[in-house]
Amino acid sequence: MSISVATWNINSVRLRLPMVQDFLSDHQPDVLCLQEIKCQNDQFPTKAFEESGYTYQAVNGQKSYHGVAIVSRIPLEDHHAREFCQMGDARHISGVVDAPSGKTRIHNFYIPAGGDEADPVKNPKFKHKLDFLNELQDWFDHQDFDNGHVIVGDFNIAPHENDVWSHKQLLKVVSHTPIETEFLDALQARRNWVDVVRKHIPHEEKLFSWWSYRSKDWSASNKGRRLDHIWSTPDVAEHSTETIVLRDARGWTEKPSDHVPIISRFG
DNA sequence: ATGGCGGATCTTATCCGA
Repeated sequence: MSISVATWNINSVRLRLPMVQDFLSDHQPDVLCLQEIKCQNDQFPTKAFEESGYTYQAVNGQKSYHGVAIVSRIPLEDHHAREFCQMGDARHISGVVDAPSGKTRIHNFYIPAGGDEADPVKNPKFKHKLDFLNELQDWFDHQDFDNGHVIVGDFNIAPHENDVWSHKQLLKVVSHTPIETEFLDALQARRNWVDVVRKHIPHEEKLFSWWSYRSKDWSASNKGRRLDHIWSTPDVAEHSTETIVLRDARGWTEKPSDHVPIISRFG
């Protein structure tokens, strides 16, 4: 009995509901973690997901911005949303599923983007991003994250050279600055988080999950970044059998999300 | 040129994302 977990920054779940339903119907992930749902809890399309068979839901929304949700067709228990940086932002939701490795908590994150300038003194948004990462590190240090956890979401950091279209040209661009990429690597290393995307798609291969809306032809220019991630604790990663990044989704319909879904299978 | 766009809401303007 295997399970599959998907993550997708949908950039408005209400606007792109039909696209998400098609995705669920075509790919049948057991669990789908959505970021940037951009709606309040009572505006979330609960019924539509129920009708698609995703009857287990955990939603942490807010007005206009951010917001995360998990919809699942397998039981999802013990929901919990953690607040970071006392900002009142909806950037995390988690729930527990039965996985081949046993009871496993799936965490869905939307890490702050960080604004334009990579300077925490001049740019409060970049400071917020670093504060968020620090708080995340403290949490990982003080809680039992040794086994039984999966973390997914839009981390807004493309950590390695082949996670961006040009390492050199992006070194000063927020999402790929050394302060961010080194922080993410350190965060990953001190808890032995396994990147179950790169476990199956080698670091030597360029891999992106986001392409800017501003590019005239996203596919031809292919100036993407790998901002979306799936990590797990080592016990869960032992069961990781496959991960796919649905690049084609960037071209689905006239109005796609600027991010594409990633699906990982365990067991 | 990746920021020549696209989302929600305070809607014909503004804030935000990356």
